Formats: sequence, structure tokens, C-alpha cells
Amino acid sequence: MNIQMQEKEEKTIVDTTTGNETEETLQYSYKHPHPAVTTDCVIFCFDKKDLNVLLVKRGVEPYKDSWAFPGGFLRMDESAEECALRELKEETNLTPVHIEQFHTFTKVDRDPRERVITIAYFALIKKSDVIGGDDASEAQWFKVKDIPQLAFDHDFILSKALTALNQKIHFEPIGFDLLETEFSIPELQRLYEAILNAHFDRRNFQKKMLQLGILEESKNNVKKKNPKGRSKNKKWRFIPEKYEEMRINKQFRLEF
Amino acid sequence: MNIQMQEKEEKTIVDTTTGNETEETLQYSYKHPHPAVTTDCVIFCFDKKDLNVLLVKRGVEPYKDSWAFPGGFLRMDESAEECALRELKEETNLTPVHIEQFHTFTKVDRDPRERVITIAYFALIKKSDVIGGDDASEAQWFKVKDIPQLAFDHDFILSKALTALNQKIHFEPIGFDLLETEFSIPELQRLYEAILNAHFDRRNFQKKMLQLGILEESKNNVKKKNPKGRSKNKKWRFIPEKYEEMRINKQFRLEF
DNA sequence: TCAAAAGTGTTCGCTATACACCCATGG
DNA sequence: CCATGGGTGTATAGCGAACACTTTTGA
Repeated sequence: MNIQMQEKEEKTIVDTTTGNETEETLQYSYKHPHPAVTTDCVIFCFDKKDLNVLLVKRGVEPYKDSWAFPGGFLRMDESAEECALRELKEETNLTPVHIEQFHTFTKVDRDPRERVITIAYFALIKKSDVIGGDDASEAQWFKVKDIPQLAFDHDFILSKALTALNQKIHFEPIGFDLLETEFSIPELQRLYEAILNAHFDRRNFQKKMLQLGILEESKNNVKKKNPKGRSKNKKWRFIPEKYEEMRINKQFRLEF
Repeated sequence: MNIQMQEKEEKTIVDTTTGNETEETLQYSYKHPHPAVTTDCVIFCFDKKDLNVLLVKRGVEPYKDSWAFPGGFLRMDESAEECALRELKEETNLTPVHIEQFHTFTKVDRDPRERVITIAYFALIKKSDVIGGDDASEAQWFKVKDIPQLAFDHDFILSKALTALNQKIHFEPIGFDLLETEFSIPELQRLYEAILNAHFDRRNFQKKMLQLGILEESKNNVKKKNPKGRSKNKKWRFIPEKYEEMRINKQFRLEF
């Protein structure tokens, strides 16, 4: 969660009600105590060799000037996923290709102000969608390998997000959501290596990837098959239909 | 969540405050609307051939007489996991070997009474722990393959729980938490087949399982190596230390 | 006594792994 | 021109898949 968003929420409520609330006015009452509920979003993007996440700088206490994930309070008329997407749009003007809930954080004292539980999502976006999309001046991309101290328990949230991404990619081809429509095999390999924190042999990786049967060669490839025969800068694209077909037939896993 | 628990919570609050509240009394107030937060627990147990889940029958509307997962409201001084464990203890007197959060359900209208978000856990218990432990008369075990219509969105919760269990067992040896300390390979195979919804060749399964190096033969095995040579009813046990060791060394996956 | 379950071992084909050469690109 | 990266093929070993026979157990 994010204090800037909280302020924003308060203003909204004031505007839509009497307009002259004091800080002490308590408008929503329940028979039992209810925790505040927020969503936070760990936004991943892949650039050349590195997995990156988007952080926003907090403007107020607590954790003023610390970096944190974008997020905000759940409204009563939206699901958590809708909330995560809305906050993302509002704070960063980004619309992810893929968004997925991975954990809910509930430690009693994780927010010093009040009891807050946070439903956390990870989102995947293509680098080309970032250009111009990220208009929050306090927002900044960080390499996952080089993350500063984060606000609240956001270090923990990040580590859980990375684990979730790592595990998820074993079961679904979400890696392609981080790449452009057309990509080279080495690019794909660097992505897998970043996510799985591993290293693969180039030739074996390519062989395995291609024989999955879910990639097709780009039509734009220069068919410059020289006499001495070899093409260059080959691009491929992911074919979701092929994947669907395979997924239904076999119990299919991308195992690297 | 579970209406019985809600009633219980209300009584507790009344007892600890003035003692003469009316149903309309609203004691907890916030500047923003807060949803109610509950935990629900999908308790798995394995018996002979089948994965089972524990359901409790609802005593009041809505969904009176429907079956649902045990659960209840999050208190302000406990984490969600503590809440799930407490509710489990209170409602079924069970203490699981393993408990794990798998999803948070937030659809706006999933509870007809008020906005409720539910943090769902799956729990694994050994069948031997059930005997005498399950003292809720309205609680009953159901085969996963034979589940009645459930209250709220609990069908959906169950399907998510099954998927989570299926995926988790690829990464961690949680299957053993559903078996007795000593078990036979065919028992283990039936468990894996139930969880993964698949079928394996007996001999290949055994070979693969044993060469993982995380099982050791029971000392109680009858070493009746007859001249014509074969032992009977062989039991094995899981060695967590061996697993730990392997997990650290390699990026280790139980892949079936 | 008979059917069903469980202990055991071997063969075969595929796939993961390891590895080498050549060309294109850019500094 | 040289270093780096990327396109391509092959040989081997180990693992997964298919498979049969025998003993034990219990109905």
C-alpha cells in the first residue's frame, strides 16, 4: 500500500460526501473490527539481460522517501484484480499484458499506522509498452538484482513475487508476455535465465524450445541462405493456439 | 467464511464490552469502507485411494444446510495463518501438518450479506490424526471426486485448492504430510495419482521415487528374504534432512 | 482357491547434455 | 582486425517408457 494513494482516497471521499470532514470523522462502521485492505503490484519488465521492477517513491511518512510497489485501497465495488489494474493505471498509466495474484500479506504489524492486509499481484509488461506509458515522475525501474531497501515488508513481497514468477513459468508460457511479439531465441534464453536464475547451453535451450512446437518463425526473417548457408538475426513468435492445443492434449509443462 | 463463526464472534464481542448491545450497534468505525476479512481452510486427507476434504454443514442462512469449508473472521491481533489454524482448532479440533495460503477470493458479490474477502488456505493432515480429532458433528469428510454443491463460491475455492496442491507437489515433498510416517510405495503412488490426476507405471514410479534419494527403508520391514527371494509389505519413510541437502545443492524438483 | 495387489529387473528409444565450428556484427 | 555474439549439428550417456513373472494377501 501507499500513503499517497491513501491521501487520494480520503479526498475522494470528502468530495463525494459533505465536504467538510475533519480528520476525526469516522463514516464507516461495523460490528466487528475490519482491517484495511489494499492491493500492491510488482510490475516486471525485461530489458536486454535483466528483469526489472517498477518502484514508486513514497512522499510521506511512514517510510518517506523509501521505494515501494504501487498499490492502494480496495474499493467496495471492485474485485482485488480490478483494484490492482486501476491503481496501476492511475499511478503509472501502464496496462499489463498479464496480471496474477500471488500472495496476501497479513502480518499484524506490517503497517505501523493501522492493520492492513495486502493482496499482492505480479504484472508483466513488454518493454515497448513502457515507453511513454510510465508518466509518474516518482516511479523508476530497478534491476531485480539491484533493489534498494524498500518500505514496509516490500522486500518480502518482492521475494515472494520472484518465487511465484519462477514457479509459474514452469506451468504456463508467461515469459512471452515480457518480450515483444517477435524475439530471438537468445533473447528468450536470457529471459528464462533471469527468471529461473540459472544458465543453459545455447544450443540445447534452442532445441528444447523449438521442439515444444509453440513457436513459429517470423515471416520477416531475411532468407539470406548464402551458399555457405546460414540466416541471420532470426526472429520467432509465440503461437498461443498451438500452445492451447498442446495444453489440452497432454499435461504440458515448460520444464527448464 | 462461516455464519456459525460469525455468530460466535458477535457473542464474544458482546461479552467483552457492555453486554447489552443491540444488533444495530456498530462499534468499529473507519474513515474508509473496509471489507470483512475471513480465512477458509480446505483440509485434505488421503485415505486408501482417495483425496478427501473436510466440509462443515451450515446451520443458518444464507446457504443453510449447504456444505462449506470451515473458516471465520480474522481478528485484529492475528495473522491470516494464525486465524486459519485457530478456526481449524475451534471448529474441528484438528492440527494440520502443513498449511499454506493459496488464493484470496474477492469477488464483490461472493457473500450476499456484505462485502467479504476470504484468504484461503489448504491444510494437509494424516489420516491417523483424524481419528477422534474431528469432533464437530456437522463436519464430514467427502471424497474430492464426489463433492456436493457447496455454499458461496466454495466450489471455485476447491478447484483452486486442487490446482494449488497439484502445482505445489511439483516443487516440494508435501505429499508425505498426507501419509503416515511409514508407508508403502504403492500407497505413495496412489496419493500422487490422486493429486496429479494421472496414472503411472508401478515399476517406473518406484524407480524414480527411490532414486530421488529422499526415502529410506523402514527398520521394521520383515527381512524375510526367502530363498526364492522377495520381501513383503515393504515400508519406507521420508527423510527431510536428505531432501534439504538435495534441495540446497541442486535446483530440485519432484517432476512427475 | 482364485483374483488382485505388490515385489522385482531388463530392454529400448528418446532426450538431456556436452561440445566445436563458422559467420556476422560492431568497436 | 579482433572480440563477442549468434546460427547450426553431432555424439554419448542417462533417464523415461514399456513390459513379464512371481509371490503374497485376502475374499
